[in-house]
Amino acid sequence: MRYPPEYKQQKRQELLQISGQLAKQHGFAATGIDSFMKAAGVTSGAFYSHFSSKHALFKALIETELQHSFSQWENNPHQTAAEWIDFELERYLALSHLKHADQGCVLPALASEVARANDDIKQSYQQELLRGHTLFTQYLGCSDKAWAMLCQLAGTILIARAIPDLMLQQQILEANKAVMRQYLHHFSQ
Amino acid sequence: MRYPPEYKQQKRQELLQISGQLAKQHGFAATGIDSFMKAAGVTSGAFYSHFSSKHALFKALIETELQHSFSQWENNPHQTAAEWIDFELERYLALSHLKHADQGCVLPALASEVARANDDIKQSYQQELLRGHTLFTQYLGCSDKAWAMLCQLAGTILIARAIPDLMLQQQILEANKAVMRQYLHHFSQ
DNA sequence: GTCTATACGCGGATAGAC
DNA sequence: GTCTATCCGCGTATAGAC
Repeated sequence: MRYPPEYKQQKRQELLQISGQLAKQHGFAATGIDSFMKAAGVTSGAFYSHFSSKHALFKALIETELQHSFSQWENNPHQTAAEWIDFELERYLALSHLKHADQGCVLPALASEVARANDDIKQSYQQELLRGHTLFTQYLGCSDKAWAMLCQLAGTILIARAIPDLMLQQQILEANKAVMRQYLHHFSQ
Repeated sequence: MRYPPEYKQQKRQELLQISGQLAKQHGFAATGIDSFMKAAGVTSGAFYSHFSSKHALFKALIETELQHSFSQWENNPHQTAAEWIDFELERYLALSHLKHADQGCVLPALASEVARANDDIKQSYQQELLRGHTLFTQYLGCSDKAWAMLCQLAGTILIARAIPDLMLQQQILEANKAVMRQYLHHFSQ
């Protein structure tokens, strides 16, 4: 069987997408290459024609996942700061985000693993995160508020996702929405 | 060799403390029982006379680690809300907290693993976390603010710990301190 | 590019001696 | 209660056929 020249790049993107879902759901280190490739419909032997090691997969995965999160922020249809913020709070701090980690933001799911990775991967993480921070700063008009909102959003999902009671999960989400709305609207210029 | 009756309980506490440090530093799932016991000066065979399984260790570890975090909050010497908050912001959002995960709060390090654990462990997590929330509510005078502060504190360490650049780490910490101070002081009653 | 087969080490858990 | 020895499965990575 022959393979067209662009096939490899497409397959790589597909492997990254599926691996990202599994890693966010079950953890990257806890998931074997065999599981990643099985979910993509190939065997573990085929993995190494796309990535040099599991480490290389993690680096590429963090980059694409962060870019994907920021692209969703860029697709926020609202222009005014207040509307942009409210839309983002409702979208990010949703029960569905707690339940479907595989479809959610990479930060609450895998940032703790990035913190334990080597400098190579941390550099990629920092580079992409700074792009997200720039985007937030444009709408919030303030670098500090952008960092604070980023951290609080990720922290809320991190804390609430491990809560077993659905009502309490919702309470934590709503509490953070209320506080962030009050702060960001009150101190907006 | 004989063992006094209280020896087992003391040894269990020692195992929990050392295992907690290793788990926070390298991840719980990523660390083997052999490594946990080696750090405590015993062999892996001795593990099962203290815990029925690795799962049981995780449950006990989450409980004691959360209790330890809250005991530090209880030891905050200040009484007025403003001073209590400032003290906690400086203590929690410190560079040393980023660098020494093994000595730090369990939430930024292991909450993502709790989210992937079974309901048994999540129940323990929720129970202890609610005690911490009650404590915060006493000083902030508001349940919503307590949840928001908890989530933002943990999220800041989570995000900043994976940043390789020291200056940027400090910037993120200071940004969150400034925003939280402004909000909590302004809206305090 | 993908497959099967395999080398090699690590991890969780158990058995039996002291 | 702790030790050594061991079973068995999983994980990373490689080799060679198609």
